[in-house]
Amino acid sequence: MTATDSMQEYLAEAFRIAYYQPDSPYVSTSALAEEMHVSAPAVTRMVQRLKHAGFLDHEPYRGIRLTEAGEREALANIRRHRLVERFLVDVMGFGWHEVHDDADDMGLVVSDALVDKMDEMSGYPKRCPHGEPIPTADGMMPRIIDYPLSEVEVERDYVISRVHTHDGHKLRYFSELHLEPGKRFRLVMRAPFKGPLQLQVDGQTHFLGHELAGTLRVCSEEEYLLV
Amino acid sequence: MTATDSMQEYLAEAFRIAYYQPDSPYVSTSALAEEMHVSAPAVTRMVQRLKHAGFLDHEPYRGIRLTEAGEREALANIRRHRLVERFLVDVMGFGWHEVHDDADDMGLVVSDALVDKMDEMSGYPKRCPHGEPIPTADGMMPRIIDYPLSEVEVERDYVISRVHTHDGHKLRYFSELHLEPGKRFRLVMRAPFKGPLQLQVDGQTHFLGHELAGTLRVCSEEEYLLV
DNA sequence: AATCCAGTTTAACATCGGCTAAATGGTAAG
DNA sequence: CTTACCATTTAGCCGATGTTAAACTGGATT
Repeated sequence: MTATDSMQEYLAEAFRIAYYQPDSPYVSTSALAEEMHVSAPAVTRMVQRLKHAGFLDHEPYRGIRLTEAGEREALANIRRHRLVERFLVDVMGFGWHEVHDDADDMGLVVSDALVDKMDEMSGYPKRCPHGEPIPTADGMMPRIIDYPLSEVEVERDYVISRVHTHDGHKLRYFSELHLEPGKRFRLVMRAPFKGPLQLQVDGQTHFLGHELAGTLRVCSEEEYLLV
Repeated sequence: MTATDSMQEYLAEAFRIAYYQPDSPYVSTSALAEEMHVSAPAVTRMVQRLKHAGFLDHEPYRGIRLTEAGEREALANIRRHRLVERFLVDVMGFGWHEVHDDADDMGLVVSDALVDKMDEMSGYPKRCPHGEPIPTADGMMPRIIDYPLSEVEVERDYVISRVHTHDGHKLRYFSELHLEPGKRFRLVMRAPFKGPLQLQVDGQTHFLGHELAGTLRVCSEEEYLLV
């Protein structure tokens, strides 16, 4: 059974959600509905189709879990998406904060030959411009090590690992502050009770709200180079 | 009213057909069905939708003609398609005979910003890799001057203007013979009764069947540079 | 233990884009 | 002028994907 475009998007999104909640492999249909900007019933029915096609298991009222075939589809789509993003940024010169939508659409249509070429022209990157790991051609997803900026120790140096939002305004803001994946900075202090964080980036001091900081994931320089 | 992807493809195809039959602006629904690889009723109903949306006029049992809005949609799509082709060939290094399908899909999804960038990186080309003119950003379609190779005078030099087929095998063959848009060659002779044509290309002699030759359109060097 | 609520699923419907089969229109040939 | 044929349109169907409204479940609260 071949997955339609829509099916691929559901599968990819389900994988992403599961990837970000490493405690449980089950993904709720409502989480999927939220991410896909779609009604709950639309998800339920698509889940039934995907189950029927063998891409996932579904325990009613509990949640879903991708099968091996489902993961394969998901990873193929995610790989295309992230390599397209990389290409748009590295080769075509777009800002890393403005390429998500184009990459979303193109990830569904580009052929294998095209993706391979983009991979090559981008220098076989390991991460997408947002810092997310790029699945390998044979369907392996690197596990990366990082922590929410809102939870790590103060008075230490870190590297931005991932920027976990698709909000163009937030991305642009991070971009202006040079808070991009791979960037080294110092977490100077964090005010208590979900207060603001103080950062030192390129000799500049910046303050971030607790929530915004939560969308940044950071790690040590060594951990960053592991991907 | 915004045109769906399918609507855009119908409009673009209708424009292309009309462009290649300069005598009449009317396009038959069956011609459209043939080009789109779709049943006749599918065309009729889509034509009704497009008429209702104001993209074309339809005289039942006669044919269709694009309105100004319809031409705008068509030209926007054709521009995207051809610039993507140009980009895939010039920037990414694909063969001009192997990019049609990817370009077809991508032409429906790439944003204006992306197309503009491709335009720039390709050096603002005037023609697509098959020699077809690229509509300008403000929706003007250059008229080009050329003639079917099967109809021009023998013992004269010409330049390949357009290669009018999407058949990958034929394109590859032309590619091997270096019969690509812009290529200079000499038409040595043409056998009567739809017989073969003899060409001199890069010092090599080639023979083409009448029908195959009809898919090549040629012109003088000066005419080629007019686009 | 009974109840209630949030989350999930089912039901019913809409639109799009494809199909085949049947009806219809226009034209060419007898 | 009628007939026959081909092109076109109409009618009715299907599957994919979305919607809202209503029914149902399971776990938390009283």
